[in-house]
Amino acid sequence: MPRITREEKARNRQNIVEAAGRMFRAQGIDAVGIADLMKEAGLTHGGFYNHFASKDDLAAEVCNASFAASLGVLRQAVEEGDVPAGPPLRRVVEDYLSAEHRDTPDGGCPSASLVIDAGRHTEEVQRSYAAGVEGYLAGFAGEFAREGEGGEVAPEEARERAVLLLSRMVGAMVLARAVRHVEPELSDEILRTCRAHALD
Amino acid sequence: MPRITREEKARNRQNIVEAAGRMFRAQGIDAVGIADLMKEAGLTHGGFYNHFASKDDLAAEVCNASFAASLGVLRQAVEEGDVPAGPPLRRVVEDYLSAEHRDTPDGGCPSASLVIDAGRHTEEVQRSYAAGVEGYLAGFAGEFAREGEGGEVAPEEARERAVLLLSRMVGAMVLARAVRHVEPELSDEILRTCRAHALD
DNA sequence: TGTACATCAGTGAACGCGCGTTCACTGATGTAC
DNA sequence: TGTACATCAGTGAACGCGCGTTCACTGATGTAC
Repeated sequence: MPRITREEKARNRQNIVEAAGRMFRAQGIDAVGIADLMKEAGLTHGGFYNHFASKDDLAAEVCNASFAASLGVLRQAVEEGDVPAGPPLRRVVEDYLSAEHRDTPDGGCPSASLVIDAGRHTEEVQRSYAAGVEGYLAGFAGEFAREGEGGEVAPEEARERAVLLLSRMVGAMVLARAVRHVEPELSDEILRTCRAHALD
Repeated sequence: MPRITREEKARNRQNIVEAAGRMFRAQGIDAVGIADLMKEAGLTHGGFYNHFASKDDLAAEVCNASFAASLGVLRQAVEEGDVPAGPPLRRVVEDYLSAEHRDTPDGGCPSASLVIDAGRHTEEVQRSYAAGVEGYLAGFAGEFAREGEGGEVAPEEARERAVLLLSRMVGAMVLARAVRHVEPELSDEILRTCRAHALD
């Protein structure tokens, strides 16, 4: 059957990155084997090294791609404001700290799902992760600055608020996920309480 | 050489739990092998199953023990107030969100270091973790209630503040640790900003 | 445009390694009398 | 208190398994003429 068109190769590569994006976020980088990954992408494991130098190489790329996709979704939610009403950051918080986001980490924010994995992998992976976090912070800070258009929100304060918001949301999400199966009420309480006060 | 005194056996078991407590928090449960663990405890790997039914069995016990130790340290800091000045929860925040705590996860809060590991292991491990989180929340809530002795802090509000405080501290700590090696300034910024505003 | 050949993406078996767990063995401890 | 024997904690080799990675092979694609 092989060899394959150049376009097909590109499509296969894309499939691998997307499958890994979902699986790494849902199960953690180490819990997902190359074979599982390739199967999910519709291929066999041997071909992996035609696309990536190593699993960590893929992990770094996946980290970038997941953050990019996640930031895109965020930006879209902010601009189009489809889901709940209110100012943009209010909607972001509602989306982020929802039961749905908690229960589907595979499509969610990599800041939360990869926060421990990143630190335990290559420096390349850590750099991708840190860049993604910076991206989130910049997005939030911009929005805080825009909200205080009267002029009283200085850039430094917008940045501070962004750091606080991301820390709060990530903390609430990882805790809510950790206790979800054994203490669902506690999990809901964490989300509910932080949803109500994340922007204080 | 074997067999050994009953007291010696108990001491060995204790050593295993303590070694695992440090190593699991520093490197993650999956990254630590039984052999490493036993070596750190001064034993050889074969004897592990004289003490524990499985690695997950140990992990659950370690989770309990680490939370208990960590809560003890916390309580002591609150009561004796040795380190920085100010009201007890202020001191807790300063200790928790310090660079030292970030850089030595092996002796630190398991809420942060095991938050992802817990969800990926046995239900028994998850229950230990959730119980530990409840312990932290109860401790914080009690302190909030005590601080507002004028009477205006209702129990529900103390509980809410406890949930917010733990979420914030855990979020800040996991993020600070994740970016520490590649973006030390960002890591410090996260700690500094959250230290200043965790009790808002 | 057609032909001849080199390239290389995908396949699936295989390699080496480290893991959690099991096991036969040892000999000092614990216990029964 | 002393003796005889059963127990069992620790040892280190071994097992089975799954992982990341490598490899020889295939045959359609890409390319040179």
